[in-house]
Amino acid sequence: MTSVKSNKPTEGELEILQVLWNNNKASVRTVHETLLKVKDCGYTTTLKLMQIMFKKGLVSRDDSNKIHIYTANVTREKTQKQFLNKMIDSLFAGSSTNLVLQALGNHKTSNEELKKIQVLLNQLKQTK
Amino acid sequence: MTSVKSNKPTEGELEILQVLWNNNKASVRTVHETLLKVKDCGYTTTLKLMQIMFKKGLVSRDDSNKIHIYTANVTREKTQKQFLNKMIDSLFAGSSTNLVLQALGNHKTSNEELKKIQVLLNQLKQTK
DNA sequence: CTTTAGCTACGAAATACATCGTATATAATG
DNA sequence: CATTATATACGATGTATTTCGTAGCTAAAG
Repeated sequence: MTSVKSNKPTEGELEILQVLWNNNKASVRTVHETLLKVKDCGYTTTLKLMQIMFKKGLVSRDDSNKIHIYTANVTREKTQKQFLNKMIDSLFAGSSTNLVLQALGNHKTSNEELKKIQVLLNQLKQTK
Repeated sequence: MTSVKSNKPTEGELEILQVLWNNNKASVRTVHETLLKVKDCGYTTTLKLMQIMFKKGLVSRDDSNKIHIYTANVTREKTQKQFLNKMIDSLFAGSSTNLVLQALGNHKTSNEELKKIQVLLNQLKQTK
């Protein structure tokens, strides 16, 4: 039996994953520079975090050159699911519909987006 | 200008809020007993957590009797919004639609629920 | 070749959080 | 009245997370 831990990434790790997902791969420098637009911390902080993520297996890296290049080991989708499920459980009484309704209600959504949702909704109705 | 901190409740706090929301108000004993179904910890742990929440202003309490009765100071809806927004930001590239699509796609949703969503969707389309 | 700039490694401190043990007060029980 | 059960208060510990400073390596610039 293989150990199934699959720990959620932390806040800080999530911010870094975000950059890696957007760029496909990135150096510490790039990640740090990007994060600076959002938060404020030293370069070595970002570095350390990414090193920890590497040790955890959350990211891979190519260290054949001086500048190490990192890539995410988890997909955005898988992580989204992970957090969504957690959230549905702990905040929406287990009902994904509640979450959807709340999310739809909160934000103003463009016509384009409403269409996308309608399409998916139709598909779901089909399969019934 | 009033200080706008509004810190997110932690995991543990969320579990407690959940019970308070469901029961409207509750003693430490009740909260603890309920939590035991889900997690495993000592009574004083729950107590301490609730005391901290009180100090933070996350909950109120009636301590006129020996058994203190707690109530949530934040609504479920407000907290849901808080977490949803955070999540949309950090995991869904700012698009609530992405979140909705992902949430709908993951779980199997009953016909009843699909209808509810359809109703809201129609309303949103109307207001365009 | 020496200096400088940029990089990684790593220990250490600061912070946040969850957990528990012990002290103390008080109501209920016998 | 003494004992027991049940409350709250609170300090202390353990662990996770974040942050930073410093050391050491190497390539580029002078």
